[in-house]
Amino acid sequence: MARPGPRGDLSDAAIVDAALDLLDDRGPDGMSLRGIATALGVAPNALYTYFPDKAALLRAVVDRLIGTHADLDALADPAVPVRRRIHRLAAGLRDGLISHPGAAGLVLGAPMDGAQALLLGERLLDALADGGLEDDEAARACYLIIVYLLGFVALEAVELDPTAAAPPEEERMLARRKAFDAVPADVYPRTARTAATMSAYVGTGQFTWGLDRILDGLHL
Amino acid sequence: MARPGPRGDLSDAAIVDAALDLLDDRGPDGMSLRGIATALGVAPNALYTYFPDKAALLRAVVDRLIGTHADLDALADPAVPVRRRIHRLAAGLRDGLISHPGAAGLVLGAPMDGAQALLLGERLLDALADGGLEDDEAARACYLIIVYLLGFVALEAVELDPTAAAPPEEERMLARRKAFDAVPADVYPRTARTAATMSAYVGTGQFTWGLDRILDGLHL
DNA sequence: TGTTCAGTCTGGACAGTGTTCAGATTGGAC
DNA sequence: GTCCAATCTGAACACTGTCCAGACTGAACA
Repeated sequence: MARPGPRGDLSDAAIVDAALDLLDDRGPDGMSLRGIATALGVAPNALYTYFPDKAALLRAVVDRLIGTHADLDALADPAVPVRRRIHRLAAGLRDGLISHPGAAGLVLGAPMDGAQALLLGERLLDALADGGLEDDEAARACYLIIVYLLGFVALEAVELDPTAAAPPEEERMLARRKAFDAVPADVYPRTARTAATMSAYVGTGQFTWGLDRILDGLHL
Repeated sequence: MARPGPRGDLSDAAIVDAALDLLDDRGPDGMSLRGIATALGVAPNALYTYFPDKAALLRAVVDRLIGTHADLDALADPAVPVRRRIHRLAAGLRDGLISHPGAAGLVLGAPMDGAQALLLGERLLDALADGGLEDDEAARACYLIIVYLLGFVALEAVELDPTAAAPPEEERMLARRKAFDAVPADVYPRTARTAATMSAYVGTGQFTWGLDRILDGLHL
């Protein structure tokens, strides 16, 4: 359609923008290079000027998500106890990632080595130092928290429709409840008995509880 | 090539076998329906007799992996303290999943609702009850442990070549170390300072340490 | 024994994917 | 004013998951 040659309005950021839009309303499978390209009014292979392959683009998307939804300021606020700061960061990141259901699965598919991810790590280390942890312990604790956070979100997002906004928690728990009521109580008695609790796995309550246990273990 | 009609030697299990083989030496991208089919000497669409779509096949693969590598007997051994039982289960599962580097990413892409996954949950609940936790707390703790375990493995596997066996830990840490030495110390001072610790993120030490913190938080 | 029928598998196709290559076009540097 | 690196296009390649119509089979039933 258009003629070749530089257009000017294309960039890494613009491509990531388009990818995120597409991800939200067509899901991860809909986020194809061709889809992104047409959304930008450009030929598919034009994207290869900015990213060497699709995996690199995905890493950029992930890093964008982390940068957008990690509230580093709240994490650094010295007026707030460290434990609560971490809770805020985690809650914000979880909400943000879950709001892009299709993206949550991607986050654990790319290494945490983007600029935003490194920045998050650095600030989290700051906060953990504020909490009295030595360098080494802080580093290990940092990773522990990240693993829990991303793991929780990923496992939560598996049950979500990637093409639609996440339904409210109650609804999601109800759906899980129905699924658990189908497991045979004679084979899995404990699972059946605690079905109510397990239905709440996908929820703020369980997320907060787990994080609290971890912070307990870290003496924070 | 062959004529249509039942052949007899095809089954859910045989398909999962072939898929796992292909996964191990060609990676997740190489695990295509066509690849699996030709490995089985069968037309690609024959698989649709056993699985409604590829996602279902993947779920079966994941459940197989969990069933294969979760040492439920060790988890139930009453002669061993609960804390150590959980450590054994976790270590075994991690080793097993990491030994299929391409598979680790899949595990967090499917819900933990397969037969083997449910069984693992049930036995883990048993162990947690042995450890003195009430039903509700045990259920929440169970999920916390699973999230940590799968999250850790997934994040660890991201840095592995899916088509090759995982190299020894030292080698992996060395590779990470080199990557961390490249981050600018003026922008990320804490990250640079603790690069040695962070290089060890992908390792048994960090895994065990994190699990210990969690079990501490659970008073186990 | 013959027929029916559900279950199995094939050939062939469809729309779509990531990626590559040669070539057209452009803007800025010398 | 000319060169050159960067940008973008058109067309193609090999491949993917999936679907349909139809060929074949074995066991159940008459």
